[in-house]
Amino acid sequence: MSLADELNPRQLEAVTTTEGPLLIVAGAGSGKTRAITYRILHLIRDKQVSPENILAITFTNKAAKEMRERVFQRLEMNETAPWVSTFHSLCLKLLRRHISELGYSNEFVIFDAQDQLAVVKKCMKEGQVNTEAFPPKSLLGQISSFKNDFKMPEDLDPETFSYGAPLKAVQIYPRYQKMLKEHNALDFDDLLVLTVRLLRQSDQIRDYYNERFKYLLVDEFQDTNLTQYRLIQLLSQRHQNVCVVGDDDQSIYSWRGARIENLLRFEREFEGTRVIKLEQNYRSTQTILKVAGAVVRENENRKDKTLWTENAVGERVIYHRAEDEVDEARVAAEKLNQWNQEDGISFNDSAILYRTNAQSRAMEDHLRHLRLPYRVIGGQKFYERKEIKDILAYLKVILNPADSVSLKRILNVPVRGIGKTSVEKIEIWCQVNNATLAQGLREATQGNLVGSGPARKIEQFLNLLDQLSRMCKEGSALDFLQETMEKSGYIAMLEKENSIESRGRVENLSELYNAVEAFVETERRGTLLDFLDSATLASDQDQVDDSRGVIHLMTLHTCKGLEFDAVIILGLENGLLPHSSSMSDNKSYEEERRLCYVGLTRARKKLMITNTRHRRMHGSTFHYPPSDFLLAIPAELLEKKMTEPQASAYNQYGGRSQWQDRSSSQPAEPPALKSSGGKQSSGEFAVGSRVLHPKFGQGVVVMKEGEEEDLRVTIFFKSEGKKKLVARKAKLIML
DNA sequence: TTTTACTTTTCAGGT
DNA sequence: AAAAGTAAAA
Repeated sequence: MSLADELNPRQLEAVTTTEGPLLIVAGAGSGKTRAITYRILHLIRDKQVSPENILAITFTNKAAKEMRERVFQRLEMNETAPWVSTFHSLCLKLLRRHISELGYSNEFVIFDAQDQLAVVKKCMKEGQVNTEAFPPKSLLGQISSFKNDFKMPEDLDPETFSYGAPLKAVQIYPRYQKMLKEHNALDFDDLLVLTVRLLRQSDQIRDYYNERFKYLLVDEFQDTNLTQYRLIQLLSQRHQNVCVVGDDDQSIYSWRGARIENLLRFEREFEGTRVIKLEQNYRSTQTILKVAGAVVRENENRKDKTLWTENAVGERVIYHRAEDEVDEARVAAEKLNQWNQEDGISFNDSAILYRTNAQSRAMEDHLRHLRLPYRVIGGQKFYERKEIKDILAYLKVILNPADSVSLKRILNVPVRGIGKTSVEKIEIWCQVNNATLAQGLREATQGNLVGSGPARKIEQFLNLLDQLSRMCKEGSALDFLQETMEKSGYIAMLEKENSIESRGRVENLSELYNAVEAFVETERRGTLLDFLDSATLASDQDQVDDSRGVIHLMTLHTCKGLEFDAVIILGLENGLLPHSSSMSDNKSYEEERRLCYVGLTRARKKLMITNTRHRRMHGSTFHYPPSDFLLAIPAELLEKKMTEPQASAYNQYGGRSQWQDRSSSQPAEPPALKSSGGKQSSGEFAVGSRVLHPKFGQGVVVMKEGEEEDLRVTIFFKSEGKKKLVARKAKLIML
């Protein structure tokens, strides 16, 4: 077999251009993974590069695992597979080895979003920042974006920030960072930031890894942030053998700091970069490709490129306008069932995609009702569930006593008589004496920091921790986990409660036990700390792996990099896709379009898109109009269907007229409302429309809820940000 | 002082 | 609809 037989000329070029910086612009379904795999194999087999000298960075653990397996399959028996990893797990590996250089201890823990929020709140309290005026979440977001841009606390001058949340964030940031370090904890962003700092600081370590990873490969490059870019620069400093793969049309993570500009920047800053474009699509039908292309072409800021395919024309894309979310779910499930029975599309090759996690609910209800097999990917994460976090907090505290956040979490869970007042007293003592919470607890058992009652309870609790700590050192990870769940009284607490919910929690805990068991089996030298690491870095997509024969339900973000025979995208409505919060800003509006594009291009053969006339969300009814993205799709590519409005028979023609109206660029009103006789509640203050407020000035309606008298609109004002107003009361003028 | 019951808030996307 | 926060009861 020769490479030329298996690859097209462009792909071949991408595979054989091994030396120097290379940028591969790879459109959706253009055989990117294939090219990368062959590139690695080519390096090993034809260029005699040792697998150890190759590092490939992918976006998710799942992608990394697949890549590793694909390469491994084709290697000789005695060869080891190269390092394939995500940014975060790569950094974690390096830091576990070298972090002492930065003054952390090697047993550091990783704080997830919840833990981070607890730290921010504490910082705000200490720094006397009003949590009412400045939501901790938004400050945390600010801090995160500083880190994504590789801005250290000392790089930021509060003088240059004049007002509001950014200023407060600058003020809190140093305190936040200090507190994390005191807890011997890193947040997600720190994994990247500290690795860059490590490589900058130590010539020796940097040289070592430059020598070690002579060939670098980075996938999904359009979704890297500045810190990740710096990391790549540092790792490739010496040899410059970097191959990055990306597609500007699929950039969907700018909200967490990703920069499309890294693509342009790479070309500029890495000298002599070669650019190769992969534009032939091997995945989808011509029709699907045309529809997707039509949607994304509307974006103003994009490099022009056109995907083409030799695949069949295929069927038209079905667009179904449903009554509500229940009806939408019915339509989607029926279609998948039909495709399954008439066209032999397996459920496992079918996916239902949506913009927000909340949308899965109606879909799940209906699939369960029909007894169709399904699996929700992502959403509420397993390791973020209360009971799991609680037990893991016990483990974390034993491994890293400096972790006061986890300690505080379990202090009185299950309830053991150590209440709010006692904790507050101890925390004040800790702050004064600059001690950890664990030290504070020891103090409380000695002195008269708290009453004698709580002091005794605290002593018992500390004894429990000591006992568990001993077990951790002596016994196996599995026994230790088991003991923790029992000795802490956690299981007993749940069993005593004996509700449907608590029984579910017990089940989840036994699932945790299974997970640790499986981990210990597969990872030969896996410690409990390694397990915690993999648990915190697990990505949503990892769940796709072990599901067989089920319909996949997930968000449009999660579906990136996957493909299915049949795809249904729900909720193409202004307010949902594009999402309401993106409507006032052109950049994020374009990102919504790309998000839609990513979803559309997941489909190989069958594609359906749907929306509803109204849907219930967060406890109220929304009347979102059809998505503007639909307007870009040429009518002849669509097979239009709709659920007849059930109000009464004579309505159906009112409904049908929307197709004749479509050319008039304004999306049609939901027909059901036209015949209701009442006032058209969605006519005014339509999502996306501009209004004028006497005080706040011009704004854009981003969301509306309630009806008639109660109609409340959320409006985005340039000066004030988002405001929620009662439409009747606020003196709003439509523009 | 701690626990339970009630009220209020939030509601995009994820490593 | 669900989690987080607050006031009243034990």
